[in-house]
Amino acid sequence: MPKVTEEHRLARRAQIVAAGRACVIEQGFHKTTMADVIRESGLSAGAVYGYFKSKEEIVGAIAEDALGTIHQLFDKLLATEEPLTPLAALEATIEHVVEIAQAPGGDVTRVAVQAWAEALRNDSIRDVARGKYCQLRDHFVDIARRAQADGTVDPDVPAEYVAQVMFGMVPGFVLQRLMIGDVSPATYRAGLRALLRD
Amino acid sequence: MPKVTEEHRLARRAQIVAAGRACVIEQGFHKTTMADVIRESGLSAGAVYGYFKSKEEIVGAIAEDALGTIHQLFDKLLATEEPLTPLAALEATIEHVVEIAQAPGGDVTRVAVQAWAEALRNDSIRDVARGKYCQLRDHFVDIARRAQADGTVDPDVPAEYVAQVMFGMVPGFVLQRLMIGDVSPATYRAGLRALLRD
Amino acid sequence: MPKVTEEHRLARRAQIVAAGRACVIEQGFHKTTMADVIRESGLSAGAVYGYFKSKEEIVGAIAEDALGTIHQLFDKLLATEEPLTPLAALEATIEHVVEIAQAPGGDVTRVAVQAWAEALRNDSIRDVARGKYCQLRDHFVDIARRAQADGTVDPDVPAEYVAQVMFGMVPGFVLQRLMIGDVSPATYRAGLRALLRD
Amino acid sequence: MPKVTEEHRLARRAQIVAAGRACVIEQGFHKTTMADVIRESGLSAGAVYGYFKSKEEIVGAIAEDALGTIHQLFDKLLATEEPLTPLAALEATIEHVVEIAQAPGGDVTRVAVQAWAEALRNDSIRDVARGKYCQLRDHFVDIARRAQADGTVDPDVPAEYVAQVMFGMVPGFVLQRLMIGDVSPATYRAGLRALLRD
DNA sequence: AATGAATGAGACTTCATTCAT
DNA sequence: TATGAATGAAGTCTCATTCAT
Repeated sequence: MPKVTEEHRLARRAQIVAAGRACVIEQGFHKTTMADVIRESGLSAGAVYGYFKSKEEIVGAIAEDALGTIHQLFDKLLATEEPLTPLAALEATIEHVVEIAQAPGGDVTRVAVQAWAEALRNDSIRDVARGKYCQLRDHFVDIARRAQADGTVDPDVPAEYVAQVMFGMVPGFVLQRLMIGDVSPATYRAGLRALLRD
Repeated sequence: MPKVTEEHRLARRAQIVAAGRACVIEQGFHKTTMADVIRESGLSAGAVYGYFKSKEEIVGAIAEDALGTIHQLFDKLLATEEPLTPLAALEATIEHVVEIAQAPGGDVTRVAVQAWAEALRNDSIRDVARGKYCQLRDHFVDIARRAQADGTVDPDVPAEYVAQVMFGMVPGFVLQRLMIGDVSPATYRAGLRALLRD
Repeated sequence: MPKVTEEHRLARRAQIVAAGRACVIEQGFHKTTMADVIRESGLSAGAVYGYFKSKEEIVGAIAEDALGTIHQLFDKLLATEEPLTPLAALEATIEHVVEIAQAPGGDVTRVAVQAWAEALRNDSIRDVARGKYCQLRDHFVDIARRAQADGTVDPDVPAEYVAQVMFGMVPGFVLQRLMIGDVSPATYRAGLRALLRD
Repeated sequence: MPKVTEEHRLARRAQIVAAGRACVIEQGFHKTTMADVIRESGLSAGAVYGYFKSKEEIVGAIAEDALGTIHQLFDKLLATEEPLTPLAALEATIEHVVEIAQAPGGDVTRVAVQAWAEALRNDSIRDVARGKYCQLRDHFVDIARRAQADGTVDPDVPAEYVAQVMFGMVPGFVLQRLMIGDVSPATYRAGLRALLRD
């Protein structure tokens, strides 16, 4: 019964990643010990090492899992009937960030910030982050193009550059939310509407 | 070597911080060992511990030093004759980020990203980051107010919210520059000009 | 090696304490390093720290173990058919001291002397010593009371004071035995018989 | 002027020993660092090392100084017109112990207890302690002899053995006073009078 | 003679990983 | 397959002592 076993295997891995995520949210990647993950997961050391080869692999899985929550956003961006303006897309993105931050299982945006730091010295995490974030930027490129077609945005500027700036607004929201705590989708929406063309 | 001046003391601390910064840029805060810092600083273990009482204190000093490079930006923001528009202020900020990133001593923006992660589990670093970043945001508040007075920005939106969004664009630039590498002041300027009112 | 019994756990702790005792007998508490204890115990550093969470805890266990050898004396004091006189009790005590001092595992009286010094700056060791020694003194109180009933000892003197003096003879024997080396149960018995009433 | 210089030298040494004693009373020999002694003495590191070759030498001087306070007792033991009985000699000794313990400069009996422990692994301290203590015992031998001459004490017992027991009562008083705290010259006198012949 | 910053060996402890059961 | 005790390299920090000034 390979299917059941494979499912079981994935369930166990998810269990370990969830345990690790809880630890990382509290203590970051480096202060989280394997003993922490093992305790939190309810498994034994040997069992955990049966599913992951090393701490680095678990760290990678936690980071990938956290960065992967972006995917859920793509559907929303595409689900609207009328094409999204850059402003609307950013509002949706900010709202999505807060939603996943408040989802059960802990605030994954904290894991994302840890992953940013880790990406600077861990190629595999950097590649994952790069991949996920470029996908999001690509969606913003599409939106920028449509805005250029509509005349809202200067068509002479490469849409990629517009997408860079759009994407570039999200980490700043995450950071202010976690470190300062005085931003919300509402304040950001107001600020965006004041600053951005439409 | 008795009777060492306060100046000498500060120079030694700076020497240690610079050594630590070099290590953190390569390996992050946690993979940087005291042995690394000691070796890089050219001092002995005892000497280093004569200037800082723990690794945590050194980490704090490195983070504070890196986050403190923002201060140099304030002069630039205030040095212009005619009031800065939000767009011009952001362009100046992005340019400043790249300048300090390329300054000798290593790319401090890498340290800043480490500090973001650390701020989530280290109150003293979070307080420093919060303080520095709120100062920058306050400058942006002034700029937003002037733009509202000029009629460029909707005067009914709290200037603080506008400043949040302005400030919020900077981390995203830093992150894309370090993790993806395809952004520059030029691309960002183009994107900003396409997106922002003026 | 999972599923280790509580018995095994206690045996390991005893093994570590025995190793530590051997070191302390040679070098005292402070000159004994964890590396010494680890080497002597035949375990690894990690294993030792699995059973004790710090050197201080091991020191405490060694001290408590050494001071606990008094307990064996109580049975002897109570095992005699006819009530013990103060003189006989002291003779038995002195003899017991020499017996345990010569027991395999090393001279615990050396550990006791270390514990006296440590008790002056370590509350937990002081409490242990106080507890054990007060128990012995309480036995001496009983013996003093019987002697008062017999008419050997002035019944108007609080038995506690008599017990203080009785107990107070033991450390001096231990000290002379270790530091000067010219005392023995025989010389002490002769001295006691010459000085004490009976 | 060698005399003044020598006096100065001795004064400085005494100053360092007094500083060290204060530290040892609080923390014991091993937890007392040279930095502690240096700070407490008000001198510089170099100066302290100008008067003592090593920490071990300072420790030795502190121990010798503390054990030397016994000497003051000898005069008292010899100053009485009528020969002292063993009982009276012990009472005087106990009283002396409390007096020196309460003298300004800190409780030297605490230093003595530290010295006992140190004597077990430091030959030079053991020799000092042995010397001082044997001197006291010798005085007790004289007293025992006189008591034997008076008929108070069995003349067939070697006076040395009687002195061992007499001397042996003192450490126990010191220890109970420091560790338990419920003994005093008064309680001990009562206990001694109840137990000892006269 | 005095100063006190500097030295660096060595102390205590942690923790990712393994492997006998 | 699962367990968790054991491993030991490596990390942080201390402190007796020296020596340039």
